[in-house]
Amino acid sequence: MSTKQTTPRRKRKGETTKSKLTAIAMDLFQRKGFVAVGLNELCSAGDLPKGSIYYHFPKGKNDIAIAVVEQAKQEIGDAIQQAGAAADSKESFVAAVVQGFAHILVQSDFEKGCPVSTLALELSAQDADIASAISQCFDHWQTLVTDRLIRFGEQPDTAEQLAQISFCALEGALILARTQKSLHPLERVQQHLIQHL
Amino acid sequence: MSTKQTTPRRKRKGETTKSKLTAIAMDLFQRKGFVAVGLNELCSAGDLPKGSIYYHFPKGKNDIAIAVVEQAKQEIGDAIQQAGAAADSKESFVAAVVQGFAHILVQSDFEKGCPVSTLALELSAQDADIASAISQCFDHWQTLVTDRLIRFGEQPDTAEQLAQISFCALEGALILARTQKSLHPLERVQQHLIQHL
DNA sequence: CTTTTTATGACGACTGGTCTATATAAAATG
DNA sequence: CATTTTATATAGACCAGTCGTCATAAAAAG
Repeated sequence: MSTKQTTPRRKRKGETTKSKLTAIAMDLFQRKGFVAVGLNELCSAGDLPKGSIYYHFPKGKNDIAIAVVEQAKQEIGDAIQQAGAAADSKESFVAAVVQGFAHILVQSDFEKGCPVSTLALELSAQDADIASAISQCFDHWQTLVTDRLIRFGEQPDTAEQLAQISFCALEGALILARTQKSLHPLERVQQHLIQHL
Repeated sequence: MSTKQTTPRRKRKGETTKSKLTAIAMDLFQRKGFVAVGLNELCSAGDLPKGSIYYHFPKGKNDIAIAVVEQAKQEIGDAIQQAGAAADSKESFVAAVVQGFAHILVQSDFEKGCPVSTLALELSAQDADIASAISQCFDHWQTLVTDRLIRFGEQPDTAEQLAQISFCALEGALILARTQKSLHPLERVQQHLIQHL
């Protein structure tokens, strides 16, 4: 009894505030890092009361990081798949993915890069749950790229290798691009990858 | 008279405590990030009193970051040159550099990676002085690699491109390696670089 | 109206970086 | 050797800000 058949929609508002919170957290973590962003700042940035954080994330700040990682896994995963579906060759596929990140850089005046790498460096060694979430996120992205490369005719094992190299080069380029506020590293990586695909 | 000819050695002890502080800071920043390491932790890790920090670094915590970056620029720069001098080919040169970082990873149980990348992500957008120091550091390393590649017979412009790609791939591989606690990404990058040198 | 779910903001215990005032050691001077 | 002047080092107070908790308010349900 007391089946909740009529209340599958009760979480509507809760979900939106929760996802609003993770969206804001993702933005701020990207710009300033995880530790540097306080809960106060997070709340005031979204006009949310401070107490509500601990309603949506009972386990505290680290839970927010995990939510951000999973959100980023989803969003960027979707972007990769979209780029793959729209591309007509390995080369244009890789170019589209790289350009996606270039867009993030320019749009944020080089304050934002990969939404996960900062969390990775700050928290990988501190919190095993977060480390696991990040690892799965990176794996997911690489798998998506690998699969798409295979569909473009690449050998499975070389496709996996290429995906790994592309990931590493892109992450590194994002760091470099942010410090020198220039798209040059991204362009160079894109060129190299296309050349050696 | 009263010439200070006899006092060029007065700074001896001061220099050692200062460099001790930067060494400890580099270690802790690598593992936990810049913001996560408090000055208290920094002092107690080196058995130094808290107050002494502001004698050696009057401008505060950010000054420590700059000192760390410059120290890393020097140390890793030296390591690159040493690897270049000992190598007998482009391939063995690159392999030696990559293996140097692999050593850092293993030695620290995958808690430490590049001493500068964390600072780059946390502080590039916050402090222009630090951003400049980091940019110069990265440039320095890449220039050293470029020059060595040229000395191994590479064309100047392709040498520069290769150095940039190598840097990006290595930085990315270090992030990935830390999250999955595995040398695999480094090995893959090393293999790829040697293959496409 | 009563009960349960959802949401909130004031509060506390604590740590953060910074600074000023003081102590110690070294050099210079007489 | 004694004294003054400088360089080096230390201790602790300070306030702003941290995260997390909890007693309560609003909304929904019964």
